[in-house]
Amino acid sequence: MVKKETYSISELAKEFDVTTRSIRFYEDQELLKPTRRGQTRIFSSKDRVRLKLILRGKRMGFSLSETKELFDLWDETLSGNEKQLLLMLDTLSRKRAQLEQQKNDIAMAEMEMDTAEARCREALADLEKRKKEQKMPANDEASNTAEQR
Amino acid sequence: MVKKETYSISELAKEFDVTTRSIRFYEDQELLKPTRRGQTRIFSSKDRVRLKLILRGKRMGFSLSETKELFDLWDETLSGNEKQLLLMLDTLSRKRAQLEQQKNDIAMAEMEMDTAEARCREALADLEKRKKEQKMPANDEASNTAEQR
DNA sequence: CAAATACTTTACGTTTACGTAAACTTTATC
DNA sequence: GATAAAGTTTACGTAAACGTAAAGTATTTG
Repeated sequence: MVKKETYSISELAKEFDVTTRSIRFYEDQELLKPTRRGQTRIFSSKDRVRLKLILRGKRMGFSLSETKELFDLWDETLSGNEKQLLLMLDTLSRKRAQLEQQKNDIAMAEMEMDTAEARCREALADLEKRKKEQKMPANDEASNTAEQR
Repeated sequence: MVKKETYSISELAKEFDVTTRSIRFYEDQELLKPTRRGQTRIFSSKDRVRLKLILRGKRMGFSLSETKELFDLWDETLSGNEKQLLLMLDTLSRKRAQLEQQKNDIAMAEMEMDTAEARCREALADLEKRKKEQKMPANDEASNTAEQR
C-alpha cells in the first residue's frame, strides 16, 4: 500500500474543496505544472503539495503571484548558486516579518474580541435580570428561595 | 493638550498610508461615516478607529464586506436586544475559529521556512567550503594552522 | 454501441478594491 | 484678487481570481 503518485483534476478538487476551474487557473498562472496523458492533466504529488501551499497562502492573505514567486524562487534556489541562495534567505526574512505582523494583528483582534464578548455577556445578564424582575414585581418581603418550574 | 477629535481626509491618509481614494471608497461602502462641513468630509475619532480596523482586517485577509458586517453587527449589538447579542456572540466564536485556523497556517509556514532556511545555509556553507578547497588545492601535508587574513 | 461521465479548450462575464483622469469648488496664501 | 493647495463628484479603467456557458473529445458502463 504505497502512497499515490498521481491524481486527476477532480480528485484534487474534491480533496481540497476547490473547483476544477480554480485548479486549471492555477496551472494557467504556472503555479501547477501537471503532465498530460493525451490532453488529460495528470498531477504529481509535488503538484498536490503545491496546491496545498497555494490554499494555505490564500488563507494567510497571499496573492497567487506572491505564492508563485516563492515557488519559482525555491526552484531556482535548488539549482544552488550563491546569489539565489542569498536572495532566498532575504525573501524568507521578509516573509517572516510579514508573519510577525499578522500574528500581532491576530493577537490584537483576539483581545478586542474578548472585551466585545464580555460586554455581550454582561448585557445579556442584564436582560435576564430585568426579565425576572418583571415576572416577579414588587416582591418586597424576604424571598431568597424563589424557584420557578 | 487634549486628544484630537476630528480629522481631514488627508490627515488620515497620511497617518495610515492609504490614498484618499481608498478612504472615499470605504465611505462609499459605508464602512466610514464622516460628517460634512459644506461638502468637505470631517472624520471623527470613531472613524479613525474604524479605518485602523479596516486596514488590520485587510492584513488578516478580511474583505471589506466582512469588516462592514462586523461593524454593522456591533452597532446593532449596542442597541442591546437579545437576538442581536446572541448573534454577535455566535459571530465572534466563528471569527475565533477562523483566527485559530490562521494561527495554525502561520505556525506551519514558519516551520517550513525554518527548514528552508536551514537548507539554504547548508548549501551556502558547502559553497564556501568548495571555494576554499579551490584556492588551496592538494595541500597534503599537515597544515592545521591555515589562516588567511 | 448508445448514453452517461469526465475531461478539455475558448471565451466572455463578474466581483473586489481601488487607480486615474477630468472638471469643478472651497480654502489658504502671497 | 490671482493662484496655489486641498477638497469634491463623476466616471471610466484595471488587476486578480475565478464563475459560467458553449462546444467538443475521450472513456467508461449498462
